[in-house]
Amino acid sequence: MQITRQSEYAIRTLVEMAKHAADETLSTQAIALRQEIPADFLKKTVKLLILARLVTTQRGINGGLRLARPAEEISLLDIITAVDGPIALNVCLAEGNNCKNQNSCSISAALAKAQDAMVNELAKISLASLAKANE
Amino acid sequence: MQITRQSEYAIRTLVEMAKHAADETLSTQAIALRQEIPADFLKKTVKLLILARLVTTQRGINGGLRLARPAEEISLLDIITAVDGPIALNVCLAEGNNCKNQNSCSISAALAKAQDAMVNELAKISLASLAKANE
DNA sequence: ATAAATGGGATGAATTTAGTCACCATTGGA
DNA sequence: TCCAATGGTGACTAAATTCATCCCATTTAT
Repeated sequence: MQITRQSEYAIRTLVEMAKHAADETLSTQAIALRQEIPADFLKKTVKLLILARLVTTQRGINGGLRLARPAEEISLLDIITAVDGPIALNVCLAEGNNCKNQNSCSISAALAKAQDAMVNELAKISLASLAKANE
Repeated sequence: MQITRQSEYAIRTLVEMAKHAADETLSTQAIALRQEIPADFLKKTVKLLILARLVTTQRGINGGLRLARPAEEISLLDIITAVDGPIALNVCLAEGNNCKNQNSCSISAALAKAQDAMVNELAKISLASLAKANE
């Protein structure tokens, strides 16, 4: 019932980026150093962020990462989902499940309600607000 | 980011019990059969429910399980916590963490907010309501 | 060319999860 | 009194997940 450490790394990475100018590129090395994240591991995390269209990258000297959209338009939910996949409090709430009783299952409905409450909160929190409070 | 299967087994077990009279004992075998839970695994789960004071047990012939309190007074949060331990959306929100920056950490605060939203919902859902909707 | 950067695959240790098995302890009833 | 049905407990295991580390290929500004 936890986000993965990789997910937390992604959050910290994006917060670090949001604290810099939007047109500035930051290398994974620099981020890894400042946030104390294993550099090689971060490279793999970045790949997930690219797939989720949260960052863009530039190879070569002076390359690095940039936010793909304004920090105001990236939510905590976006980041966690990008790394850990869709949030599902139980197997039966995950995509592609085939529990035939789902429609009439009071347990599934109850868990869905709690999950929605959490997801709604996560969607409300913007990367911009995290970066600002972290200055 | 999921409850464990063991936690779901516990929920189903207690719902099954809540559908019977409070003074009736149900054997783990009977519950395992009806809910399609591996019997030996369920025995281990029951131990956790006893420790959390959610059920009481009676050994010997005609023995089995009973709810330790009225189904109205047992919440989904009680059950999940009994089996999976306290809910913590991130390491830094778990008991005994020692992140020195926690007080000023905007990420930890944001995750705590989302977690609280979920926990509050889970606390609202009673075993009685789950059993009723499942009749 | 060279150095700095991302891209990507192979590998592995540690932990967690889910389950099985064997055997012990207790108890009520025949 | 003894048996069968019940819960109690610990050892063990297979599989999946998590969290890395290492190596080398590719791109690019100077």
